[in-house]
Amino acid sequence: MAMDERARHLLKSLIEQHIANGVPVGSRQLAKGAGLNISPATVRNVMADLEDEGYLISPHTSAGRIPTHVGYRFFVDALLRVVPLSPESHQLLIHRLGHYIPDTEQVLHAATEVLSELTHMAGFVRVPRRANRTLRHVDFLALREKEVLAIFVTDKGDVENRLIRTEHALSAAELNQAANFFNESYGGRPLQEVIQHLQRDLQQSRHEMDRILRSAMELGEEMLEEDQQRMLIEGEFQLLDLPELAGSERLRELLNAVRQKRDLVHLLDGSMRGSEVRLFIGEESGFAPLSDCSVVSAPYVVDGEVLGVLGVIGPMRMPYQQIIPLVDGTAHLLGRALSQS
Amino acid sequence: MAMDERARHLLKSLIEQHIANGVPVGSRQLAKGAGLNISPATVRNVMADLEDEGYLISPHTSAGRIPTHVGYRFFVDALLRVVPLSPESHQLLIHRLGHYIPDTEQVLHAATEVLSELTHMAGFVRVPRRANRTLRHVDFLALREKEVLAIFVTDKGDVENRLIRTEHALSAAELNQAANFFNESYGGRPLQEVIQHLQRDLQQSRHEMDRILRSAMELGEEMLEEDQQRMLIEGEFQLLDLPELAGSERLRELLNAVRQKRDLVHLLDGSMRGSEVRLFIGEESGFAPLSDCSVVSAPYVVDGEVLGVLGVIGPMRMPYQQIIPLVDGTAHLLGRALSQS
DNA sequence: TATTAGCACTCCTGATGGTTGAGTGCCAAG
DNA sequence: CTTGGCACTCAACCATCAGGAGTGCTAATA
Repeated sequence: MAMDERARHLLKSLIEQHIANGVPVGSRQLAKGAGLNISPATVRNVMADLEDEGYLISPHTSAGRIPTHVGYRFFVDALLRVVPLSPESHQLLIHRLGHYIPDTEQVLHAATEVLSELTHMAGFVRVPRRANRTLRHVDFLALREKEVLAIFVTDKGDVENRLIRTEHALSAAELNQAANFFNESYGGRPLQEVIQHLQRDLQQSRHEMDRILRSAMELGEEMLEEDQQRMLIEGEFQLLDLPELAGSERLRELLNAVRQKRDLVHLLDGSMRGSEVRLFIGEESGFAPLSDCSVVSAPYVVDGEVLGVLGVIGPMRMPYQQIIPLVDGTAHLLGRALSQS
Repeated sequence: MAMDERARHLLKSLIEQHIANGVPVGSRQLAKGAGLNISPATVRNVMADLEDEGYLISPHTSAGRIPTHVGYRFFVDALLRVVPLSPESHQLLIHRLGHYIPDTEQVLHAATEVLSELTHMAGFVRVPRRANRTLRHVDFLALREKEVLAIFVTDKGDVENRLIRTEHALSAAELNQAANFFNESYGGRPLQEVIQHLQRDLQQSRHEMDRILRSAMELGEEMLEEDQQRMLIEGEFQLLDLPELAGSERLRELLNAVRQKRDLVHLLDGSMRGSEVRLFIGEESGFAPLSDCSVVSAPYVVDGEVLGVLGVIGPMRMPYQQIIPLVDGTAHLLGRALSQS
């Protein structure tokens, strides 16, 4: 049973009003606000139907109604018209992400921050995947007796290092030799390939120098795995003054969940497939602490490839028509910024 | 007018009770709890005196009394007996910080986390000063045309890197030469010295290669300056369910302040002088958002030198006699852990 | 002189109850 | 199908009241 035109209009109007005011919407209010020449009684009938079909719910008998996550979903899919980014927001985005910033980390930070600032919600950026990076350079430095610092550099300028304990002291010459071997054999190759090769080559060897190489390999592996976990989040506290979550119990849960990141990362990585903005509304995320929230995310593309995803976390009741283009725009700009650097 | 023995005992007892229960303490309660054979009326007289002298205050006419920050200060200075670390806490501390962990960053993280966990408050660690580190190694890598990645390594294994844009493309040989020059001239010298020398030497030169060196110098400067700002904080939201700050307004302020770090860092750096645990109780910090909180901090010592400070932020009403040894112990262990690595 | 019992007073807290207003569901008339 | 009417529900607000904890003060006591 499809919704008729009038019902859709009323649903749209109701959700818009609720987003604007945050209070349940009653039949009188809605009848007036919707602009249709229609009596509250009629509206009540329609609302009752919409409630039956799961789009609305009333917090208690004599309150108005508020949208369910199903209602919001229908709203964003079928009723919503996104508005273009406001000039001021666009300005600010350009200002923060449009310039050349040499450091990747800084760019990511700027993006997270700007998301949080412009939306007054929590902003996040999943760090770029490194899977397709290639190895640019390796260095082994003897820091002290039996301690070697391994440094990995990728072609994009990622630098990662690790302290390795060795059984015997190794001379600078030996380490140099190892580094040279490493660079000559593997320099310019994709990290993943390097690791696979090393895994095979080092399977059964037990030489001391091979231990260094093995550790180096582990470092490489960590570089690939580490960013499985990494994610920048800013403005979690903005979630504090969402009246809808005021009951501190749920709030704590949410903040903890956001802090943990693990499940969140999992959720987001699933949304890296397409190249479009994606929404998780309320329970849709299948992740309990988020069930009162919505997540708006968009993948960002660097040199033609989706490297990560960014977005915001906020209340279900958020101005989607503005948030969506904002997240989208930020994703584009971040992609561009990262392509330059 | 010194406080007589009985007054001190009562003050102590009152504060202990208030720390335990969180509610204002009345004369009846106190008379019973203090173990003295004394009537509530007498206690009232004493309490009135203590209030006059600024140690106590009553939230309203017919509530009991609670300590002021002056009261707490007297308490910790003159009345408090710290208890030894509980075996379980000690165990946990050892478990988390007693092992060898190669990565400095990880150790610092572990310390922050364990502080927050054991105290159920916000834990922080100021990152170690690098001022006295020496330069171990410098590398310049051409990443692309006109982009050079500079990598600095200190003797402790800190690695820092920076992307430098150049006007002209530089060959690998040229960069190598620059790095060699750098390493030969400055390797093994303290960072600060390196920077000073470079500042002098490069004052008026304008060669392309000198630009690289200058950028490298800036990187070095950043390494020294950066950690002026850096501080790890964990468990901020433990502060959420302090009943004393429930009014979300103050709470937001506090969380923001903690997030900003700037003033906090400033406050803490002042407390790196001595080698003892230090407390800032309430307004003592001279930092408005903290005026309802206490900060317990302790400097940590690596190789005989104070390199940083760590501690916790919590309500004024905290079990100081346990928190103090805990912070102290953590500082010792962190110092030890960092000496090894 | 220090301590204590007694007493009047203050003020928070929680319960009670009435009123108001928004909103609903249903029914019968248009 | 729409609408006005109507009875009903319920949260929110407010005033009131009793109870209780606690105080300060005073006068008696040891």
